[in-house]
Amino acid sequence: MSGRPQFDESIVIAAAIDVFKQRGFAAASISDLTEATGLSRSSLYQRFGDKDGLFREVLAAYTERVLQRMNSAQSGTARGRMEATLHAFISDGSSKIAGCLIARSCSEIPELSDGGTAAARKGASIQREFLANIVRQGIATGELAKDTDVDAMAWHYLGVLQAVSNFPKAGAGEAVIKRMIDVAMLAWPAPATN
Amino acid sequence: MSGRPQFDESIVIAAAIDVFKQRGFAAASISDLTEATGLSRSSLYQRFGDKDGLFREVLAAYTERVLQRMNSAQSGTARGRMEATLHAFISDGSSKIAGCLIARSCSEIPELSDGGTAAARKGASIQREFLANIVRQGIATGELAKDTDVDAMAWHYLGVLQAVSNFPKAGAGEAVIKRMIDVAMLAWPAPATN
DNA sequence: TGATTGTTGGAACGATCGGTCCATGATGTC
DNA sequence: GACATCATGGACCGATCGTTCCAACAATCA
Repeated sequence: MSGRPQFDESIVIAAAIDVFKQRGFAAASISDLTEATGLSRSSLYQRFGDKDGLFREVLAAYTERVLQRMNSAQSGTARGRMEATLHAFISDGSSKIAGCLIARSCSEIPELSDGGTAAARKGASIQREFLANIVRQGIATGELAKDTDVDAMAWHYLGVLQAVSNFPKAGAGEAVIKRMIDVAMLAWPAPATN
Repeated sequence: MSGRPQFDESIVIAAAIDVFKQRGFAAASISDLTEATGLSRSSLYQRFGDKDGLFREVLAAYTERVLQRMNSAQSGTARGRMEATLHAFISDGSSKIAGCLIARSCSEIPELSDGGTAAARKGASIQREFLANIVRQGIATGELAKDTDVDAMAWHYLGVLQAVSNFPKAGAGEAVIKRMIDVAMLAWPAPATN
């Protein structure tokens, strides 16, 4: 109630991420969002314009955050990096809400505005490009054959990444998800006998 | 408007499948459903109880339908069957709505009722069991090693299957999806030199 | 201190939500 | 042909949706 904003924007975004992750865009109500973020309706609309604007900012922030998490596993062989990246999406098992907001948003695309659709596609595209770069590194270091299909490889591991995120909701435990990653890594030629 | 129902139930279900596939459970309104199915509100509530009841029946019918589609590729090697099963989920490119309703529902689980959640999980479980059976066949015929991790393999290919269904929404063309399947099949040891 | 600035809480808007209800009217049975 | 049956169309319900608006208020600057 004063001349300057009374909220920490990054905390607001973080809270909104959780709401959208759990409820999706369509089902997340303004009340849910004000309650979770602590913002009043006025402040929310003042700052973000409307629900769609908030969603777009949330999605962009989430994408950035996810990219940082993926970047945290940068050392080692390309194969090791890919494996570590996938492991980074195993849900903590703790109170965290399962699922990847980008994946969820992509499946919700028919419901989204043009801006929301673009943000979702961009998020998926950034994830995919990150995975593609790991594959390219593998080719550069000789871990992978030069004619490796980078795009197809990236799409495949994006699918696995989304599966890692979402399967806990379908009832998969952490153990079987780790073994699933092992299976997925079979599609990456073994490093040994080259 | 007379003593007996005036609608073809399978057509109603088919229309409702499309609505839920496109909008998801939460965002699909009763108006959407009556409009798409041709049923009046009264008939819809009379026959299915409520929106949740309709959703559960739709999900069950969809699961059955998907299982039939998967069953259509039964001959050949286990590896060939797996490959054909994945190909069966490539969207027609035609007017059909992309995405697998089961996958979509699983990502929406936090929003669903207990019954809806159970139906979604059951659908995913049936798909997974189908894939697991292909893997088991592969083990039985000697295509796969006896210590192959059946569960992990099934989860992996379920992830790929969902990716095949959903990635068109994220902007993937049919060609790259086919190549993605090729990559995924690298996780299935080549049949040749055994 | 007085005027200005700009955020804030909360009331209120029309629209739409899922769900209920009843009068209507065609059908099948006697 | 009179009756009972039952799906049907459409009006209607309270609740909630996204959004707008305004009075109240603290902070800043003169």
